[in-house]
Amino acid sequence: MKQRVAALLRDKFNCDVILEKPKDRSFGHFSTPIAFSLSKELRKSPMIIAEEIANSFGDESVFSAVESVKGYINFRLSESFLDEYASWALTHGEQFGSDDKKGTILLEFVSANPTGPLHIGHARGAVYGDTLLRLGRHLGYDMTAEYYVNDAGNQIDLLGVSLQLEGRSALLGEEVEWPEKYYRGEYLSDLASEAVELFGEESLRDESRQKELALWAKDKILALIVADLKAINVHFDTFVGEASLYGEWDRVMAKMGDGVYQNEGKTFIHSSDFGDDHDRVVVRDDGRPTYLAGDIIYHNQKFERGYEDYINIWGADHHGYIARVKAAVSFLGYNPEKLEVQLSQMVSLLKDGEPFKMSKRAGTVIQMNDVVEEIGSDALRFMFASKKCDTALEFDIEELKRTDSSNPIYYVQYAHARIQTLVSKSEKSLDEIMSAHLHGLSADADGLLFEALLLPEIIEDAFESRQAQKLPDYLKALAAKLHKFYYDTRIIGNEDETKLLKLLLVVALSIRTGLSLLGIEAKNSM
RNA sequence: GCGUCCUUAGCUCAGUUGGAUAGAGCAAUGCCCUUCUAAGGCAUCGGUCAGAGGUUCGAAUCCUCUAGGGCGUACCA
Repeated sequence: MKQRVAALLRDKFNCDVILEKPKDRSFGHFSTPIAFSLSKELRKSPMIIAEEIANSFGDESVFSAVESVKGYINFRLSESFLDEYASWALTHGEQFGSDDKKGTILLEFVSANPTGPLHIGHARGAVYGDTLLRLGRHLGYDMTAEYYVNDAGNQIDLLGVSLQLEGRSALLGEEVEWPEKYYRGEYLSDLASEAVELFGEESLRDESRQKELALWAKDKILALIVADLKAINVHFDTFVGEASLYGEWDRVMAKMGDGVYQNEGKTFIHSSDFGDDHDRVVVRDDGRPTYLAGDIIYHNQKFERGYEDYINIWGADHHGYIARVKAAVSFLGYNPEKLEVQLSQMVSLLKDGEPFKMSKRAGTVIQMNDVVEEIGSDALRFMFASKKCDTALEFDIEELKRTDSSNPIYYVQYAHARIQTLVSKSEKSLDEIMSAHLHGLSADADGLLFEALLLPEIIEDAFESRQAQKLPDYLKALAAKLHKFYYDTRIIGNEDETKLLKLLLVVALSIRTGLSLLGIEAKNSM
């Protein structure tokens, strides 16, 4: 809709015209401050320029009015244009707002270590990534969702040790000495008892079997993670394991050429060329690769698969990694600008107003699946999707658990349910409703219709700017308009019943489509 | 120290291609159900957009500095 208006104005003025939302809808549907920027060039007052421009519009069928007010030019869309657009939207159903963008994008997100179930902090990246995925696909991009599994390195060794100790301590009642770092949690005792069944008690005492146990456990834990994600409607297309990559190392290192060098028996990467504080070790003097080495091979493998763009969603604690990985990508002969890293800031928790620290050792980790069980996937997704992800997020655990009306997901769902109820209560047939023409609407009805028709712009903007929170924001605003309209206007029995129902069907469509892009199913009754 | 992200109402947050009077929800106070689901609506209260400069017709938004906070600054992942 906006694109169409913008295109029309571009043809008329031969330049791009900024269209924005008027402060007050009574001014019109769109407005532009173009007269202000032209005033310097033309040496005339903005008011006069705006006046002249407004008067230059004749009988375009798209606009019913073009007016200048205090230097702004306000456009009012014609009823026939809006009606036509509404009908078009309704016949396209949930494809409303879809597009046929081209391009392949590899989106990597979550990638939590397979050493324990997901905790509440992981939910933010998972929800954000999955929302981007749904938005991008709706717009036509060919997107692949990928999970990078860190199934190598110290943490896997640590997992093996932790599993044995947990088993001996909790299951066999032995006194054990805990090392400085270890994992802990209910999932470990569950795994330990399963290990005893499968491998026997002795497997918990045999240090030579730690590795074997760890690898077995990491697969079990990954399955737990996948199940946790499934519970919030997040699905991955591909999983790439770190351990499986190291066979490529020699070839990848050769590919980087001068980007890597040897010093004191270690291999370094020239990451300082890309703004890193100093060059980083990628292979230790004993020949073991560092974590960065795995990431380098992984990104080489990503680029060899030939996507057009790459998006990584990382936690903010990885931001120092951006320069290093981009350096590697460049040394590998690829364009580092193709790799876009979105950071999701930390989530910190409050309990009773006091900062609450999750600690694996103290067993105070708040698991994501516990929260999902309590408040449901929809509320969790909506709440995380509503926050832009470049601000550190703080929330109270008790508040998160509240399921009353203070939770905005119910507000949006209720709006959709109200419309469904009206449609099912009305005697009017769907055909009658669809063939109604939207004209002579009140200002409120017009405002509601226009808001509902904005969905495509919101989707595009939310994805291209990577600001997924714009979608839930929009849905809240649309729901608010609907609730007010519902309160003010009796629909059933109204002389304009079919018209109003058609309008409401557009609203319901936008809510339903928007929610599904958030991985939430709209409810027809509450 | 350096790098980086941030600071908007009592709380949690929206608001960036610079635009008209800075917005929601929660909390607080008061109204509105014999009328399509009150999981709703209306009203009141609440702001030096961290502070100071700058850029210009115009700044929460862009630039500089200052203060405060998160994260990073490992041969851990």
